[in-house]
Amino acid sequence: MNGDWIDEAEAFEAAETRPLSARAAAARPTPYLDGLNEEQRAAVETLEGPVLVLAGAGTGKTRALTTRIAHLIATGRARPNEVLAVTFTNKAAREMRHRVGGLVGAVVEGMPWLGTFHSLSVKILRRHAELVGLKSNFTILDTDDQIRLMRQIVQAERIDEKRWPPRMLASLIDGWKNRALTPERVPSSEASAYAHRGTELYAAYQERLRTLNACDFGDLLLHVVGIFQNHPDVLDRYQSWFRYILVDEYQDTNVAQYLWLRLLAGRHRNICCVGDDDQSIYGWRGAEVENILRFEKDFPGAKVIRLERNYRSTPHILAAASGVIAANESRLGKTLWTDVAKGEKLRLIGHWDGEEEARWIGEEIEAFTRGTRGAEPVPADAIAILVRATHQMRAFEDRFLTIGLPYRVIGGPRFYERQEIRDAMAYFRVAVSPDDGLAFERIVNVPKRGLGDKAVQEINRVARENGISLLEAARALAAERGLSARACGQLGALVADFDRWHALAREGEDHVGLAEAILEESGYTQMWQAEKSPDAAGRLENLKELVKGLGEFENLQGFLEHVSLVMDNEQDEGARKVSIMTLHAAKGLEFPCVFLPGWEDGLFPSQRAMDESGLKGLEEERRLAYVGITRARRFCTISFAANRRVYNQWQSALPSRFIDELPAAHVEVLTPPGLYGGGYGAASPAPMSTLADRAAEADVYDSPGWKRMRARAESRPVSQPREARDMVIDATAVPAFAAGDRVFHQKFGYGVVRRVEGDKLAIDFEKAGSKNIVARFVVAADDIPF
DNA sequence: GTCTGCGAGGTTTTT
DNA sequence: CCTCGCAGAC
Repeated sequence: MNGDWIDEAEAFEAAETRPLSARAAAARPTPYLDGLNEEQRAAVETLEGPVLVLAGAGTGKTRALTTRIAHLIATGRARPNEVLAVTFTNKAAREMRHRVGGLVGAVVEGMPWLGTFHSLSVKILRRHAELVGLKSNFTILDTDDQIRLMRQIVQAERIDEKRWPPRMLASLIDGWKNRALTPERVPSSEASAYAHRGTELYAAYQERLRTLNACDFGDLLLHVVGIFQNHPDVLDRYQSWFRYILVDEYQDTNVAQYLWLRLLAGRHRNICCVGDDDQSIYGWRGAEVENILRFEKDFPGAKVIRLERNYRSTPHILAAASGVIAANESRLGKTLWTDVAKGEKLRLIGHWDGEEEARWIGEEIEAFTRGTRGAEPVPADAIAILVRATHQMRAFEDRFLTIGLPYRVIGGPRFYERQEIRDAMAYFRVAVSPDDGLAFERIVNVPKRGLGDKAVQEINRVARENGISLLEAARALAAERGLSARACGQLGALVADFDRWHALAREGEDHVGLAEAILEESGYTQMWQAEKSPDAAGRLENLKELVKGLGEFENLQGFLEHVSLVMDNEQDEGARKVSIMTLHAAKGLEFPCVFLPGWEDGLFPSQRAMDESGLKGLEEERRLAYVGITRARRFCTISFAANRRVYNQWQSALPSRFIDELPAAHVEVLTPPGLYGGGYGAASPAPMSTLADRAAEADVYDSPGWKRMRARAESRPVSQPREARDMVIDATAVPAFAAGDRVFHQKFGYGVVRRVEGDKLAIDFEKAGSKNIVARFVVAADDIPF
């Protein structure tokens, strides 16, 4: 998306008046339809009118979608540039383009309207920017810029930053934008109850954006919706142009996106939305599951097609996932099925603490890759560990580093969100558009030039009072000696540098060379070279990477847009490594072998989700569980730990309530290692190191106390999974403890059982206070094995 | 204007 | 425990 919109706009004008000659050439062979099942075929061939495709996990959704596009083009119902295909992520857009290309050949080169909501919005907005008071070369702000801008406003309004953190206000505004609420439209109840003068600040923020000629991510959509609503002539042209609209991951759309789609589909009404209400996991970011639940109301006469045949997972895995998701109330309901062989049950295991969980999973992974588990070796890149929260990753990284297991963390800070990249980008931004005040402010004192808060405030004041850009204000201040001599000298030099770089950029100087020169001459590279911290080298490496990436673009301008909207960090895809990522990041992916650690109440489901959103939050967490399980093709292992170090304090937790929802018939409960001695031999072949460890501890496991405890544990196994609908507590699950029993816990010491609930005990510890503990993690006080 | 010490807070994050 | 942001000290 490097400034080519003008050409496309012209093509748009020209093409519109041409007859649809391609349409005459219908009735070509349709080899791409071969191999689709009946429902997929319906999803592909039901072309006219609104269609909702409810596609469960692993049911060939992307295939149906891409084939549908191919079909539209091949049958001549639409030219490639008359099809609007929308995704959420760049990755999904790329993949779709790639796969459609594979089906219909090079024609997709001419599919300019396949992209993310945001990138398509930019394309539209650049053409009509003046209608919302922007110039077509507006810049796009990311979250960081947004917050900094908000901070400026908060300061200008003399609002207490402690009570109204800019961060919070920015996310409040984000939320309003997600719901397509402009400042005037925010319900007064929210505006005042939530944030002191909320809408007022929102309006001020929008005003600032306009003067900066900038948009935040939310604006991209909202401005387009606004243009469509206020300029029927513009809307009319787009409506007529897009004969067919396709939307991926419809369950993740927010109100703004919904309006965007509904407006565009208003004429032809050929809109096909694909999604899965059970996989809606972005509610906290403004996604409205209701959009998919209401589809038939919004688009009367809609056809609903269900894809329920799963091509990914074994029956045990599907049944377990279905059992969990069945506990949700607000869902459209699907029944996934498959006819592949049964495969292995899910495995469930409880651990003493998070470290042991990581150790055990590490050993399991080695067993899988070596082929001692399952029939043949599973390559490391076929294995994934999916966690609820990023902080869970550390235990695995630590462990894998010590045993030398290659892994990669997916997600984490994006390339362009890193400090050094953002700084470099800010330099480029000012060089290209000297008016970019936010960028200028970011780097005016990076590296340190002795231009601190005071200087920056002064520049801002001059800029505001004279209605000029920050760079011009800086120029004036330096010339008029409006600051200390030292500051004036530095500022003058910086302004002169930018003048020079700007001139070079305009002259079309080789932009890669220019970028290098900017980083060099500004002293930015030098700054990191001088820095001794361990990550400085990595940062320099990233800068090199950035400059290298520039080479693929025609000019800096094009690159800047790419980075702000599209760039993501794809890394060594080829390498054989275990993946560690969040459940959110795993959506849309699949792995032969999946580990789901940390299934403890409070962590997963997350306490915060439940506190903030109640039942709705819990249901979203449950969908997350569903997403997690359905990533697995053949092996899925769920685990929990009784104790976890959180901020270096020991906390105990109960197994996740989702574990109780796993249908018992599809789950194999493993005996945890370490606890009862010998558990290992039964559960999995232990690597040498572990056997050695065990041997060293052998005498402990031989004590009478352990033997007694072990015998009791076997009659009352780990947190018994039950049938989801079986609400009665299984008699065998009743623990051997009673209220009043004196018990011992390895971490918390002695205590007295206060209450017994199934296999969970409420215990008052002498030192550690009261805790909820699973019965098998404590021993009767007289059974202590030493 | 930059450095140090103290207190608060510490989910998920497509664009 | 570790990181960030701020207030006060240089």
